Amino acid sequence: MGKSAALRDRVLGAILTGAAAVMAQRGDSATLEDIASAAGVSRATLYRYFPTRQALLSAMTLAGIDELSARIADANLPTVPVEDAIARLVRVFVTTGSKYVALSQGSGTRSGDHPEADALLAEPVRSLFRRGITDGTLRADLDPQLLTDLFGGLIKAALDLTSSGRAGVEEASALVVSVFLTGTRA
Amino acid sequence: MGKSAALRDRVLGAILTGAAAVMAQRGDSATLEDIASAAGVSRATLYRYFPTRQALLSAMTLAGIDELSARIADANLPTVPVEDAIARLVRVFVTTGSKYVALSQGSGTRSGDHPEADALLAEPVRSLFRRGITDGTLRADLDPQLLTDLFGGLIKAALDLTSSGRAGVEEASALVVSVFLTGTRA
Amino acid sequence: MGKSAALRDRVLGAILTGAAAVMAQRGDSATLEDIASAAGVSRATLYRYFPTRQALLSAMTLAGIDELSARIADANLPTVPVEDAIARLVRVFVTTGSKYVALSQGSGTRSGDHPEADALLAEPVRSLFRRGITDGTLRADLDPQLLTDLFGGLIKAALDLTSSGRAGVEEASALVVSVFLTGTRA
Amino acid sequence: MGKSAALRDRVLGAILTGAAAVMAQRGDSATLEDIASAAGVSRATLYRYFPTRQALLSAMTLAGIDELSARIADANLPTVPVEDAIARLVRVFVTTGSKYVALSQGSGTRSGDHPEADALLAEPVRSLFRRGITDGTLRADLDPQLLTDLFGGLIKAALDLTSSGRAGVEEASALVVSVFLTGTRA
DNA sequence: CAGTAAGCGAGACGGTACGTCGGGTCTTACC
DNA sequence: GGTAAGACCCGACGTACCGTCTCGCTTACTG
Repeated sequence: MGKSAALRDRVLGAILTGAAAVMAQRGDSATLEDIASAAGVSRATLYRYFPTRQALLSAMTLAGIDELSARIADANLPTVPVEDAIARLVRVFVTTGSKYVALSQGSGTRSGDHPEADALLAEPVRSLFRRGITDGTLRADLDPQLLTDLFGGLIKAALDLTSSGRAGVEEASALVVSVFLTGTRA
Repeated sequence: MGKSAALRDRVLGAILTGAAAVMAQRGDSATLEDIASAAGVSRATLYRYFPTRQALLSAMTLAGIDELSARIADANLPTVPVEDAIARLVRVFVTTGSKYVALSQGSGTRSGDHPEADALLAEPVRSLFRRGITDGTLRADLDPQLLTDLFGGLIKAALDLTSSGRAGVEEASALVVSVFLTGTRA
Repeated sequence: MGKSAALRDRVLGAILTGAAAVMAQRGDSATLEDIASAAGVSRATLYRYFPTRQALLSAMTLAGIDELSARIADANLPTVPVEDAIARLVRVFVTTGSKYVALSQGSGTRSGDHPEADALLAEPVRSLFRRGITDGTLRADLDPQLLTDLFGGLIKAALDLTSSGRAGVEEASALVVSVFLTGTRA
Repeated sequence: MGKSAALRDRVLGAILTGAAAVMAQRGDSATLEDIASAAGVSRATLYRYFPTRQALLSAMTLAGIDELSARIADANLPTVPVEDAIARLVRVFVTTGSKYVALSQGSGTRSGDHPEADALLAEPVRSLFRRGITDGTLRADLDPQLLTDLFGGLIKAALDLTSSGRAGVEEASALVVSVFLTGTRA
């Protein structure tokens, strides 16, 4: 069964990769046939892996969430000062997120679809902000949750900047870090 | 022909209003049949006003842009100090924008679709930021254009907050104003 | 609404006619797409008239039954001597039935599908046989119902003969009439 | 290899038997999966024996033809008077044929599919009829070939009668024999 | 005031994508 | 070796929506 599982994983990876590529280019109007052929499989096989177009989109989003979550874990945020941690965080999001721009702005992002997104992505950010407030690095008059939402807006803006070419990853990241930190520093 | 034109305008308004309502609730999955009946007209009439679903969406966006633009003009931004002007601007966007949340996040927002949006919405903001930099109110190390993009991200985040009920209009506005102003003040 | 109904009838007729033609040629393997294009309509329209392939086949059968029934009524069987009536009947079946060979042998003829077939097609035959037995034209030792079934077998055989070209309509009819009459005459 | 061949034959028999059973019950809509599991084998094995659904159906028909042919040979038709031979023939067909009703009426009976059917089944009948005509038992004005076709129609009708329960094997056979003989006797 | 033209509702139609299912081909593991 | 398990491709079926069209009707403008 090892071979079987390996094949399954390989095909699944191809599907997710191809789907991401096609969605990034054609947006929501991409046909399942397009996605299937981009992944090198047939439409029927697509349905064997995902019962629904929405399920496929959801899986793509989930994959993105997982990757982002992994990169965040790699960043060892709790071990560095809050300001540096925020800077790292911004870079992680802007760098990794560019592969998933379509998702962040896409129609798949219906509220409540991915409860794990909060635990995996928002919680580290919130937690970091809480630490910053506690240790006096950040302003105490702002709710960590709302701050996280605002932070998300800035990240999306930075992704727009980079994906549209109006700014490079480094420039966009620095901009966000500078404005956000200055705006929220105690 | 006066009556005729009046009828046309009335029907058109009903369509745009109904479409906005239905899109806000059901998102992109709303059927043209849904939109038509919400507007109190038949599907055929819809097509008499807009040749395409995309055209209708586009018109909705355009109406939103016009309304926002009008409110911005009402705010007389050039006549008040930069900080007050920014506060007014945020309130205008958050208040008026809630009717068009679907559009700001929706799939209709394909890049390059609405060139007038830049002139009508972004330019006043950019111009305000330029004035702030010139008169020493805002930091001089930030490009007005990029600042405008960042500002947009914060506005969208605030709209998310209000539309999801996590914060009221006033709270969200105040939050954005506080963080943005602190973050960009000279 | 007169126009509408007329159009509907015209399209429906085209569908049934085209379907009969295609089924006669390609048999059960005919695609709905084939049938649709043969009828000069789209596949979607087919589904607007018949919810299911089986429903279309059923309607074809019903149309055949109705036509046959009408021809039988035209033959005024009760007004002619039994022997002549049987001859007419055979000619009606063999002549008209050739348009519906596919149905008589086809997979659509699942038992119990068309209860009206008995009343419209078998009953006249049975009734004719009853009259023949009563007036002494036909043997009295045979059950009219079973005789009808046997008669049906002969008719199908004659249809096979004509459709395969092994015999003409006239020859096949005469053969059936001769054998059946001789075999059942008192 | 003796063992192997024995296994092959056993599996093949199971397939044909199971297929016959399932086809008799579900008709043409039976799935290959159904047939395979009814035969106690996997779908893949089915394909190892028959490259195509049609091939399987064809093999079933052929098996029926062979069995019928054997029973006809057992009947020693040439050794008995024509009338008795016809009676035996009818009984053979009606008795044995009940196992293959599905085939005789099924969609697998496409013209020209089984050339051996003519030699194995129709020829003995034709030959018998020729003898009858020659020795003055049967009418001389009927073509043996056409007579055979008609005979086939009567046999199918009898099979319908027995399979539907409207008549027993004996009753149906007697009916066919009586009508056919009376109808064709010199 | 009567005739007419423009706009609307109703709804059929073609087209296309989606999700389902069965047929036919292949590989891998088991015995 | 042959079999079971099962993935895969292909193509048909049935459903739903979009965009186009034609018809009848109402209504408001016109001679």
